[in-house]
Amino acid sequence: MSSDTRSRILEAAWKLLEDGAGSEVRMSDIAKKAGISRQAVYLHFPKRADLLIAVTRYIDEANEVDVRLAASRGAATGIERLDAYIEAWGNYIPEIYGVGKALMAMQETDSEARMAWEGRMLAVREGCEAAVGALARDRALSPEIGEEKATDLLWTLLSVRNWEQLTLECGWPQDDYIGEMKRTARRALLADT
Amino acid sequence: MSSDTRSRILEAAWKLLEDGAGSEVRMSDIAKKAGISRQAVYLHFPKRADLLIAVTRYIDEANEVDVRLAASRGAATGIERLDAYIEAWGNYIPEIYGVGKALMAMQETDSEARMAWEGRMLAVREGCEAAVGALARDRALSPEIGEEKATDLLWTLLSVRNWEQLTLECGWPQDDYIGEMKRTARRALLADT
DNA sequence: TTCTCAACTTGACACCATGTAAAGTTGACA
DNA sequence: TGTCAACTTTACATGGTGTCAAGTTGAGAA
Repeated sequence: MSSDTRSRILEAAWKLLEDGAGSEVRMSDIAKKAGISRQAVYLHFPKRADLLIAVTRYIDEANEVDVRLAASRGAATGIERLDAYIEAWGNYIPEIYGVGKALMAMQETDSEARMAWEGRMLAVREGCEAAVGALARDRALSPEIGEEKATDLLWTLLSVRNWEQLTLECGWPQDDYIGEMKRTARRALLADT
Repeated sequence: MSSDTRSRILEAAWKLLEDGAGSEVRMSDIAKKAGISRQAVYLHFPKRADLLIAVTRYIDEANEVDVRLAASRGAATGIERLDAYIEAWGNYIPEIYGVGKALMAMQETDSEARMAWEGRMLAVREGCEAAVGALARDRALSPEIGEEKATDLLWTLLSVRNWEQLTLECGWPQDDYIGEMKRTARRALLADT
């Protein structure tokens, strides 16, 4: 159970999920890439879902997610906070997209995978909630929409699927995506000035 | 090959997909529900994807999709057209959601399924394009956003996944969904008045 | 030096859904 | 009476996940 092998598996899975986002990544592919037998992978990760979940955590650590998101918490105004959050999360999506897609694909069959992914998405929702809360404190939130609905809407707008559609399917450059999400979120959530 | 049996299969698949949207619907489930053997299903639909695609068409016919969407084409102003389209498509999503989900789940593995679903979604995009075009003709479109980007954005906003998240996950009633989509689309696309 | 144990390998197999194949049944119609 | 199309039954290939059990190997302890 060398932790060296463990991280080789995680690295291998990460890379395969990253560039082969379209094709299915099998346990045997990961084993081959890591240079070990398929069974050895199961010694470290009993189920495929366990491995995928571990990969998300591994990526989180490599990217210092908490540091990234801390920036938005330090914003002065609600609008700045909204922008900072969209930038932080929106630029993080490409990092976890590969694993995310694999994990989303397992959601119907594997309840562990579903709960893990839902948990992560719930954390994103909390970020949205905080940004909306900051807007509300500034009295910048549109009176037409409650905080709860505003949170749901922002959360949906910033979903991984939407990122996928706009960048990968529609071909928007990442910068356009970020800019347009900021603009749309402001338009959708802020009161007329 | 009685067309009676064929429609029994389609009906069975439809119902199972409709209420058992969460659980997997297998060929054997459909056969059992239709009261025939699993093999008989394959006599009518060689692949699972074929059956699912046929179900979408079957639902389309039962709901007279073309009639529904015709309403939006008759709208006087661009804004009315936008509203009408959101209402027509947004209220149709719940009808095809079950099959859609099953078809989406097959996208990675089955290229036929992917093309079929992509084709349908492209038709939705065309509807968005037409609505955006009508706004542009009225000079109502925000100058900050081009027609192409506006179309992409509206299309993404009205995705089945977004409907799923807002209604099923967030618990919004269907009417709230429609209302909020109209409001958000206006805010995101229209010039300030 | 030898023993032992953990980490890994090898090979086999159960499971489950899709899809293929082939032989048998049945009822309507010529 | 005979034929044919629609359907049934049974069996089996495929492909990936996950389990099981018996070997191998190398490093550290006795």
